[in-house]
Amino acid sequence: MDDTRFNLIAKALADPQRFAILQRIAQQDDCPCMALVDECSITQATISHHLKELAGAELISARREGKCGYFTLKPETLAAYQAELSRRLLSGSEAVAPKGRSV
Amino acid sequence: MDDTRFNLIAKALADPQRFAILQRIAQQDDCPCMALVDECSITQATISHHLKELAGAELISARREGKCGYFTLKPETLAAYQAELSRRLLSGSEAVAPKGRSV
DNA sequence: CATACGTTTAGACAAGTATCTAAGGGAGCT
DNA sequence: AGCTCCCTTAGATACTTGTCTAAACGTATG
Repeated sequence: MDDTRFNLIAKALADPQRFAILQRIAQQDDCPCMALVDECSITQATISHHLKELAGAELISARREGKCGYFTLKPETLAAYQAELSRRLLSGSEAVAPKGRSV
Repeated sequence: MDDTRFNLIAKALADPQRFAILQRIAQQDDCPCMALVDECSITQATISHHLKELAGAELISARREGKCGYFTLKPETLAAYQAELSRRLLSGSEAVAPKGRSV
């Protein structure tokens, strides 16, 4: 995973409101946008902005059906990020386990 | 892990320069401050600032010997962060594995 | 003691971004 | 077609924060 993508994901995870949205989506596949608007204390516009960043980091996928939008966590992106974190920090001076070469 | 601490760690990991410093420290226990100054293209003051944030997030521990400072990664904090990430996002609607109760 | 060296702190500045309001689009309903 | 509903985009604003310079601090050493 290249630095740019790695940092994009890290930043996406680093805002509390945005993470709360992500956490809510993680609880329910195909989570409707309306649910997020109802449960978060920020405006629809801001939520839309955060959703765009989460989608940009590929932490979620978006689906549109009629007027409504639905969002689903992409667990493989999260797993890739965690693997990369370990690869970069926990491989230390000891030889790195080369099984995760670039998820 | 409470939200504040979780977010503190996430933010500490989200800046490229700061992460580069952390990654350098991860490669060498007791990494001297001077090494960071030499290898990074930012001023000593900024490095000191980043080190303070990393230490604040308990991602590193600091040691002082004479004039020089030495820093070491705290892998347990990283592991706790990763466990919390999984707990919050990957436990989904399925019953959460309750073995990691609050690392 | 004075000086030099490594580091930290203070203060300032600029860039990024989270947020809001207001306006724009698209999809369904009447 | 017109209206309403859900969502996105545009533009503005305020706050956060990464960065620098300059000054201060602590520790050795001449």
